[in-house]
Amino acid sequence: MALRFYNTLTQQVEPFSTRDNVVRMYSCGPTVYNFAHIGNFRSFVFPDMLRRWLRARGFTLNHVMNITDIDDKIIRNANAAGKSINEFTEVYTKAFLEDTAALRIERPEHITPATAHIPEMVEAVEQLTKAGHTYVSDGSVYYRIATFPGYGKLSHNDFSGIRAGARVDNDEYDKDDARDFVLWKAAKEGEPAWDTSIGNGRPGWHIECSAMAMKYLGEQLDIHTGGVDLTFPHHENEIAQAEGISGKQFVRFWLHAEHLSVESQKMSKSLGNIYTLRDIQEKGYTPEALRYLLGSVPYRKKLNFTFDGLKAAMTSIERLRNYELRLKTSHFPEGTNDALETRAQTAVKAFDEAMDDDLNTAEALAAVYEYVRDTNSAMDSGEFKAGNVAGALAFLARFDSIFDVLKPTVKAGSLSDAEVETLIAERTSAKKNKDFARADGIRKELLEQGVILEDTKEGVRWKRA
RNA sequence: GGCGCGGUAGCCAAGUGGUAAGGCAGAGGUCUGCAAAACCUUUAUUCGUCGGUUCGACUCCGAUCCGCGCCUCCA
Repeated sequence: MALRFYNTLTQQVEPFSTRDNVVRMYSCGPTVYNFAHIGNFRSFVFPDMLRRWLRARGFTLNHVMNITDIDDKIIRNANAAGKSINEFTEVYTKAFLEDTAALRIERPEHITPATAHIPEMVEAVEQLTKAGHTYVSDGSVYYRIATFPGYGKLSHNDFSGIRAGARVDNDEYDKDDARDFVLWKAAKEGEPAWDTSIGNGRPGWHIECSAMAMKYLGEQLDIHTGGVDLTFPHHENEIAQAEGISGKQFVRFWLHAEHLSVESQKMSKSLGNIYTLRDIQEKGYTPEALRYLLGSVPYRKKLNFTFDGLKAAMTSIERLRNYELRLKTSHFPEGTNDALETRAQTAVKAFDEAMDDDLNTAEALAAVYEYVRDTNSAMDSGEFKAGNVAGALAFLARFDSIFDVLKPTVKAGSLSDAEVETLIAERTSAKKNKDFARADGIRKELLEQGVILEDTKEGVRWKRA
């Protein structure tokens, strides 16, 4: 079966293709008012694995991610911290880029802040006005949803119960209809503002994504991703904006990542269970363990984050790394076992088919582990031959091109390889002289430096923790 | 109230109208100076509950219980 994804728009799994092999993809990025938490990272690991899989399937990517660096929360928090908006957002933008790099999330082709696109947003609002979709109230520009009949088609909400024209006054702004939303907010005392042709003010939250997506990707996108909570109203509003301007279908595939819970509870400040990558690392877990855990549960399924699960992820990665090390350092008998070559092909096929099936990473992992178990067994029994190494490593590489967890995160200030080798040589001679105390001493010393030794039939093997 | 999702072993979780993937943890074993790694065996007669359809359902239908998300800012 071909590559297919669940599309929120149609509520069905649909075959995926593009008209020219380029995937125009947009992902809603972070709002930089704080450090991103593990829940945020799930919705960024997802498009990363999606990108990698699309590339594995021969597509070229043109992927855009915004960084929301102007919004109510930012203004509030920056004021509370006594900082300018720029000073404030700079800190968290930098942290976001560092964290995503540590999690091996690839940089999209375009990752760029909202405030660098004020002219594009203003132009978008002007075009909406020209098309008759807006009105002005107290200096702010609003989208009049009554002019956009398709509203609700993404979130599958029926808005017929809400009477158009009903005055909603529980908002700080005056809207004509509960569904209407602000495109451009009139300047307020103590808030940043841009003096533009549509007034002195700042952009509403929704317009940035439409404006940036259309600037870099054109009027029609192949894929748009985001967290499930963004389906309504954010993505619904993006559709109203983009389609209100172009008159064309904005996005073909809407892919939404489910949320995660923490120890079966919703993340919340009061529960104190909002973890950042820094929190995770302080507890001794590696970024790649978090990446593995976040990626191991299919993206449309709620993921229950637990520290047991994170531990399990560490162990699982360790096993795969040991397997890779074994492939690279062991001496296998000459020749090629044809049955095992076929087994490798079967594994690749199973992995690919699982990924094609709406990115079923859990099943893809099962294909990996079944293959690892089978080949480990074959190595023990001597059936695995030197000629089978390449096929095994190729499969492992395919897995890692998506999951990207095999390479250890190297810590600064570690022993050099040469220093490690010297100590190992010393230990080997101590062992020959039956000076096990000295040998164990060296092993312990290296362990403290983050180097793990393993004695095998073919000599000492080592790796970094 | 509207829309939507989920309940599978100790934990995390795949899956299919034909008799339960995988990972982690646990137990026993092989190997080993010790350790590590690896491998083998073992761990759900059962898939929230109750009915129905069927030769046969965890998988389809109905009901029901429980948990969760969105409908306002939220990944």
